Amino acid sequence: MQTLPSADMKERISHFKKLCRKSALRVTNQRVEIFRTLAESKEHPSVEKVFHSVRQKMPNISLDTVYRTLSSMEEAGLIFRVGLSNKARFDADLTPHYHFVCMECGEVYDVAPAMGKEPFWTPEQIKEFGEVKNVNLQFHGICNRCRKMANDVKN
Amino acid sequence: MQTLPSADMKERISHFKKLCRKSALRVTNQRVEIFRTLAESKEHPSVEKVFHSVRQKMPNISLDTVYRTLSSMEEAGLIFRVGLSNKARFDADLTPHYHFVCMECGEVYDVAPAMGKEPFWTPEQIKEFGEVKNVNLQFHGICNRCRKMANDVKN
DNA sequence: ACTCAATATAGGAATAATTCTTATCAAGGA
DNA sequence: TCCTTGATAAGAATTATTCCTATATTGAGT
Repeated sequence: MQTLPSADMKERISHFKKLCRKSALRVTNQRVEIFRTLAESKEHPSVEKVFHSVRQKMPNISLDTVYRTLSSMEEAGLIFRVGLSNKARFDADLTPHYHFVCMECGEVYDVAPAMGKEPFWTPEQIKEFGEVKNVNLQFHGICNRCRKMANDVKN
Repeated sequence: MQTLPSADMKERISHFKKLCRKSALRVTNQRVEIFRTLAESKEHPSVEKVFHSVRQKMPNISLDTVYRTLSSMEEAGLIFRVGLSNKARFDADLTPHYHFVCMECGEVYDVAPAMGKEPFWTPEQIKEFGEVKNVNLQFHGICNRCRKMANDVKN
């Protein structure tokens, strides 16, 4: 799994710990490592990928813990769940942005919001349904790589 | 499963058949019934719900066929897949609208687009990633019913 | 720092969701 | 009508996710 420079990683981790306490989530090594893995990755890893990454450092962590942790972190708004149904992927980048999701291979690409435009706007009507915790805007389609492969097969 | 008035259902079915042919999908009874079930429902049914509904009319249809059909119809852009990862729900309404999805119970509510104001802006950059087939804008949160239940438990 | 109640975890079993396999069947073009 | 090819049923297999329970940890209170 590729990693980003760890320049501000300490900062992010300590911020993460603060948010955990705020959400009454205990700060466990497992949670910190799972978050670190996610925060260091730029490829929106799946549960399985996170599990294998974290195992490098914590060989005894269980898959269940990864599932539980990712879910509780999502509920607390510390990370986002993206990707297709049945191919959950996670993102620790909370700054407003979108995702392009390939319907073929499930790959998730970050899409920056257009300059100067609000990335999205929440209609008033929403409040009638409940309390919005996050907004998930995904563009679904076929990524260039898959389209190319489909063409290669045809020709 | 609740149903909508079947006033224009014939129209929708025949349109559906046309689109199938356009997408090189054979017009089978199974596909028509699955689409009809979806089009008649206003509650974004799950795979399982669609399966049980269609079984009323076609007792021998297999679950696999429902899965396959919903997926191929989605790929062809005839229906949308909405809801949370691992709780796929489907929608045959292709007119522009959004969804409020409850993170607790998985319920999906239709959100009408606000007059005059697009809730999101499609970035130019998107084309670099691939061909966009549909846009999925979901507001995730806790619905009133679940929030109420959580409160009742607390008090 | 020490104690303790409440949470969280590991490990594995259980369940649920989804896809695959294969023999048959049916759609639609020739 | 015939025939090719895609679609289906049935159930097995696979994959994803959650549950169970005994043990271990966190963090609040002291």
